[in-house]
Amino acid sequence: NRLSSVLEKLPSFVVMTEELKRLGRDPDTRSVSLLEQKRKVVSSSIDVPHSRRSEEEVDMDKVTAAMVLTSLSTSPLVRSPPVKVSEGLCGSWKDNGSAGPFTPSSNSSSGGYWSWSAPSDQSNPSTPSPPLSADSFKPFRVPTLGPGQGPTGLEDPSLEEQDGSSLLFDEPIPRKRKNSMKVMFKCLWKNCGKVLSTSAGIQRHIRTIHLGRNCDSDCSDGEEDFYYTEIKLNTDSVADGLSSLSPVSPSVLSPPVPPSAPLPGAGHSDPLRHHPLSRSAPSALYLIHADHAYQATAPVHSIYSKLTFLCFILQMSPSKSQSFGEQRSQTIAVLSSPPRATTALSRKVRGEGKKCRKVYGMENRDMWCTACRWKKACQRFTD
DNA sequence: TTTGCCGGGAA
DNA sequence: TTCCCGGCAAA
Repeated sequence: NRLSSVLEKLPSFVVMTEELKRLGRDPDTRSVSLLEQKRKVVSSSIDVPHSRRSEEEVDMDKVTAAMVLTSLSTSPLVRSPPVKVSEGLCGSWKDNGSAGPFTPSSNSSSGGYWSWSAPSDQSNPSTPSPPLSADSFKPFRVPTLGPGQGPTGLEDPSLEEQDGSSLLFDEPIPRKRKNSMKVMFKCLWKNCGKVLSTSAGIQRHIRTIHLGRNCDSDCSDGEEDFYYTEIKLNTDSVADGLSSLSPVSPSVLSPPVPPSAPLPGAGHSDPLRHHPLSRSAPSALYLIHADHAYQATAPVHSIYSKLTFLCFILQMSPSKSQSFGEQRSQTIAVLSSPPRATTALSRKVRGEGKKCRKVYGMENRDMWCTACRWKKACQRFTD
């Protein structure tokens, strides 16, 4: 029986647990249940099968044992019978194994980010710094954080599937996000600002210090939730990045402000009087730029796609017939002296507005006006 | 390098 | 007349 053979190997995991603790890779000495510690060890052993002598079969058995152990635990997310779960997971891990743990591009490297022996390893070039290993994702295990987050480790594929947001990204991004995100919890009580690394801790802090309750968390009515906030450091999430636009301080990040533009938030009386777009749009873009600069490790293509979309909205919404460039040029023409006909005798001055080619792109050439298709003066977007 | 489009030519 | 494109100039 496979299950029984797997269960026989469980003692070795306990030994590994102790070994791991001796190595001091997990500085967290809080009261973590033995079950959870086992899960950490499980994920660690999964992550670095290649760092040890690569006897694939033995590792597979370990992995299987790990999965069985996980599925036998009280995880509410696992609804299937344990044996079936172990088989399915084993299959996926076998696939990873056949792909070769030495291949850096292997999609099995998700575990590598939790590897406790990663720094001395020869392999993964994208392996993160070790201090984030076990402690960094601990807040995600706190049940109060989210309805879909169970106590099971993040490497559990069933959990990955429940996280709908992760499906929006390419495969490597969630891995990076898991690794590079550090979540802290800040007390919002007036004149407090205490920062703790766990939501339970901050809740206890609020409950005891500010709310004056001495009872345990089980008698809490959840009021503490209103008095603390989550602080994500070095997050990779695009949604987080966009949602955190407002807290970014432009003065701190010193965005590239053009000389004619007012400083964002400088309190100019009526900056939108003459040309709203030329004022409002850049300041919005500064925020985006600053935020992007702040998140130096963010998935650039994702942010840029959002940025592009945002820019498109900003430029197009006020006027369907005039582009931002046209409005700006007209404003400049009004405010400054009329241009002399220096180029009037030569070629017709090229219009600043976007034409069909620019608007629709080469791939949508059939949407161009006839003149543009014939490389003549555009008839749709006339200047 | 990209874009707008004039000038010219083919069908 | 319709359609296409070489090539120039501006951005």
